[in-house]
Amino acid sequence: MQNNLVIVESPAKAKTIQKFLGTDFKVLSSYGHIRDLNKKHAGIDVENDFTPNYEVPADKKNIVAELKREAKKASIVWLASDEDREGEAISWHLSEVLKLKPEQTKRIVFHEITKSAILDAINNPREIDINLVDAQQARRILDRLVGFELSPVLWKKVKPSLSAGRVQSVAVRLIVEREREIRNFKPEASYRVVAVFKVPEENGRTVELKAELNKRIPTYAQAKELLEHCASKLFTIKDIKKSPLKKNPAPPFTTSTLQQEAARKLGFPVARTMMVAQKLYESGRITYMRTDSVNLSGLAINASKETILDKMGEKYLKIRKFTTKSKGAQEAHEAIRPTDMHTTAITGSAQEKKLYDLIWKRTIASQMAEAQLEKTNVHISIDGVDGYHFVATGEVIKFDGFLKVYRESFDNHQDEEEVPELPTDANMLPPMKVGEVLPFANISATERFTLQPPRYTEASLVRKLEELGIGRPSTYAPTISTIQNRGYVVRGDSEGETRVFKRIVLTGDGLGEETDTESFGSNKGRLVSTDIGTVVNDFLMAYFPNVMNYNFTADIELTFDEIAAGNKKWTEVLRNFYTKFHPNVVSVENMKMEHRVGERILGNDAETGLPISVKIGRYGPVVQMGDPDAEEKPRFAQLQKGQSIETLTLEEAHDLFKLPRIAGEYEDLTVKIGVGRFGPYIYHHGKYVSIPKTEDPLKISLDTCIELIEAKRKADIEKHIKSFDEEPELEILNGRWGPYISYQKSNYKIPKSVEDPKLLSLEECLELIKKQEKGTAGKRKANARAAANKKKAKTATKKKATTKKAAAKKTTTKKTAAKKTAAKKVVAKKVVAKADTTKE
DNA sequence: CAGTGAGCGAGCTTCCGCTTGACTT
Repeated sequence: MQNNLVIVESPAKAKTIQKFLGTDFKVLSSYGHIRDLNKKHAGIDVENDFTPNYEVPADKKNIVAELKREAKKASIVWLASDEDREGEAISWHLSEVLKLKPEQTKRIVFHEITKSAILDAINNPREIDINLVDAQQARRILDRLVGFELSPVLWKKVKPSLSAGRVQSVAVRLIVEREREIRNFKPEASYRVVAVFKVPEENGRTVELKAELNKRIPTYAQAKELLEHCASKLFTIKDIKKSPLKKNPAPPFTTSTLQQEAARKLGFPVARTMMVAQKLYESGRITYMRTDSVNLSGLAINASKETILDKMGEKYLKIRKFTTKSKGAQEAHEAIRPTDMHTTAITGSAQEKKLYDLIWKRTIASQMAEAQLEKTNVHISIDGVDGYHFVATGEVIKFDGFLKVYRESFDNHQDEEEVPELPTDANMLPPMKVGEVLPFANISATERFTLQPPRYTEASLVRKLEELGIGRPSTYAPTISTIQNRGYVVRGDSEGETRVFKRIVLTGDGLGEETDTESFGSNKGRLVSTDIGTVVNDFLMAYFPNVMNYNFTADIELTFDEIAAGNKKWTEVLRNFYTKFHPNVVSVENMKMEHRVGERILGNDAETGLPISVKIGRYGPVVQMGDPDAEEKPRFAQLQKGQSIETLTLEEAHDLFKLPRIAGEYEDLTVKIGVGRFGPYIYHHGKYVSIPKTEDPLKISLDTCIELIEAKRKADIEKHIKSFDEEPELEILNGRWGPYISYQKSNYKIPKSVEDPKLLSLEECLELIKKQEKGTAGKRKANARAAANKKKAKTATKKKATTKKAAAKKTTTKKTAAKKTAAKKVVAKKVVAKADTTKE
């Protein structure tokens, strides 16, 4: 019996393939890349032809060890990673690390996970394509060089811990530039004229017909004049034009289009879409969710065909092949589709069901007939008035086709009124004849403002990045997290402003006028650049325009393609880039700057005459009053929410120094108002109370402060459910997620089975704590690794910081083997808290 | 959760793309 080892990238895939291949083959997964550049600058020997120094990261050691063991036992190792640049490199790294001999190694690829495709692949093995591997090495090393040389420049010139990179910096640029466009946008008003006509029907009733004037009217006076004219005019149907209209279904989902549609239709953030999709993939419901291909396998097309014939009939069927048009697509996988089209609904969580349904519909629709519509345009003239006429439009579905199951959504322009995407009954026009004269019910002219450019949502940013060929399906969601974690971009939470608009209405009784209000400029849930993002972007744009160029990635991809084709040497490509890039970095690093990057001098303070400036401080945007060289030290104040370095005025800056201030006394103790890391607060009797957004900390009265203090006290009492005299450190509290136990600074869940937490005894509480401690014990090892991330420890309370830092440090030195990984902020914080309690 | 920030200074931060876990007080 032959001993075969097959290595794929994903464990879920390994499981499926194992079933096809039987016991002669053992199928294992590499879990993606198994090697990466060393974290230190030694990761690349620039002097020596960019020789990369690869190492197996700590969290891959176990997997590599297992693969080594199995490879030793196997007579043939089949490297079956994906058929793209990264996949080829994974195979190469595997063959290097596992020390595979050429005669025992075979490289295979398949595009769909079916028995026949896999057997076919096994029958057609090839060798590793070293040119493709070199293209990947060039990509990897270039990204490292850019990221690890630019970031330190930012630490030095702007603020520590910032980052720059080929993908993220361009993503930030898109958002910064959009925000500037919005800031410079001046809305222009014009009047939109809509008439409601009365169309008589045969039964004697009348039906209303809405029609819009062919042009907008620029001014109020002109709009009024036109309406006055209309009062005495006749309206005649001049023309009725019917034209057929076809609509085609959208192609099957890729990562990017799935993220967009799930955001629009289900309201999912891109990270959630990916999590739910991963679940569906692992349970075998859908194909791989990180793909840029719109291709469907023959199997999927066949199953779709059967389903359509079975459920809807032959006239709904139309087999289609879609081709990718996105830049830089590598198409190592299929489109995202259900593994079995016959399964129309699944069991699982509500989110899983919804996402599956969306994928199923999109896939089936892609193999369905086009929809046939009829569009009607009615031209209604105003007798005796030239240049103006009314237009009524209607759309009727003649044959629904794919619309029977799926309608693609489109981003509505922000602030725009909802436009129905497709015909509804309201779009049906009543029967009419050319030459018919129509009376009107009313004609109105409504003031409308031009709309500012829309801010990006997570999903629309992904679409833009994909369009520019920047980033990959596996990185869209992480990139969006990164730029938010660095503080370059935030999700907006402002409702926007309101404005008044006018409306003139003509009815049978004559001309009337009214005003109304509308809100505009909301940025809720949309991506907004911060001061830090703006300053970093402007800095990079000024000194590293090449890397910031929207075409940088696309251009460099072309040279990677050249490497893959064997026409260029990867070291040459890197040298070409680096000999220009590196000196640029060095010169910017050594550049003497008169002011801090992004600093704005506002002028001199009216009261003190001291100079005032705004800039990025160590903790974010800050105003400074005074000269650091002067005898008297400068004063600092943090900018408030909604203020920005770019727009802050001298007066606003001056006001910021009015805090902290004493508002008065309450219960014989001073009431102080200040502004901290988390916004404005009231300090009284050793306690802090947040000041809500609706109050201005500069103007808030003592009475309001007292109200807030009392409200906080009441909330604190309600928060407290129970405590025990014997154990003052243990409390039952009411939190955001319901009641929980707080004990020695750690929190513990109360299971849902407990009906009334008030009735819990001390023993029961300790029991619950013990149970949960046990559960976390196993995770400590992983946590210790994250503890190496000391920087986050610093953000802990100042008072506790010193002891905590020491504790965290101890953990790291003890477990030196577990080197720091890119631990997430949340994880790191938690670990620090635990380091105190978990002494081993 | 909280009021910091130009005396010293060591050592830290950081990239993009492959993959999955562990995690919600």
